[in-house]
Amino acid sequence: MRSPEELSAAFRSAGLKVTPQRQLLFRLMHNNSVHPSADSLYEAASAQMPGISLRTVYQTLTDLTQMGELQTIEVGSGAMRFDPNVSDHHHAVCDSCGDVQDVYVSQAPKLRGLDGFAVADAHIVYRGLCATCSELAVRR
Amino acid sequence: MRSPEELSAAFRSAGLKVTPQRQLLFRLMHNNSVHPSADSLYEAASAQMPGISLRTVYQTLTDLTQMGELQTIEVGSGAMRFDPNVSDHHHAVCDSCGDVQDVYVSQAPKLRGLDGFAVADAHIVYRGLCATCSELAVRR
DNA sequence: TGTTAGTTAGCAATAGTTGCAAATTAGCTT
DNA sequence: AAGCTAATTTGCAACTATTGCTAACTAACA
Repeated sequence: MRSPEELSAAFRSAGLKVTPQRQLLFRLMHNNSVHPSADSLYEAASAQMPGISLRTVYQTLTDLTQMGELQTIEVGSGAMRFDPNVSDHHHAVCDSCGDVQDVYVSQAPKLRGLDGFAVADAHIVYRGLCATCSELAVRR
Repeated sequence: MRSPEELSAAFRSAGLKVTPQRQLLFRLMHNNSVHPSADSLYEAASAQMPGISLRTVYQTLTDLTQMGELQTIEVGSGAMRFDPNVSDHHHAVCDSCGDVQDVYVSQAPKLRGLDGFAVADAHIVYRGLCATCSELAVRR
């Protein structure tokens, strides 16, 4: 996802308004690597702008996603997660703390079993224990 | 997932009852390759047993999953999908018709970017067009 | 046939998300 | 500097998927 400044310019030149709510969300998502849900982003936003609505957070996340500035991922936590890293990558989800981190895969795996299926995209979700949680497990 | 007969025996020897509802669901899920949602399975079940409740369908699917007879997958359709194929495999989802098919991957892809993350499991979701839908796209 | 622990059905409740309409406002115009 | 207007925000209702609760029911055993 681009910087708040670049996004503001992009919004304006698309005839969209740059509201304080949007600016805040641009800032909160920029370089955000925690893969927040709409709700957790809403909490972070509320801390800085009491009264901002959850509806606006959803709306802005949807807009940014449609503009290709965000990627959405489902990690089985119930809620959709948003990722400002739109490069080609995958995710590792900790089964203990729920933490999600970006993962890069050296080569796309070969396939068997799909005759004629035209693959447009592949997304891998790794599950296991993150470094911190597996440390804790060992010390027990 | 094992055959309805084997499951009936397994349920009984675990002190669980083999009800007509469960038997029907065993039959409907056995060798089922469409990856149904709870709701679509409920519709199929209702056709053969009017009055069966959605709650029972959910309950039985949860039970079978906990017993390791079913695998659950999320393909972004909103609802959880259930898969009686519990072997190590992945899924291909058609972006046009929503069809889900099983896919086998020759070797697990190499990773970069996770220091100390202990991978327990990896699941790949391929997206694109299934054979039927890409045929239709070509003819247009 | 009776007993009882396990099961079902129905409905309420929950979480996540979206639809809608009224009130508000960014950004242009004058 | 004030007005205009289309875009935006908000609040709430509605909706989908799923789970919690419990009274009524029943499979399986004695």
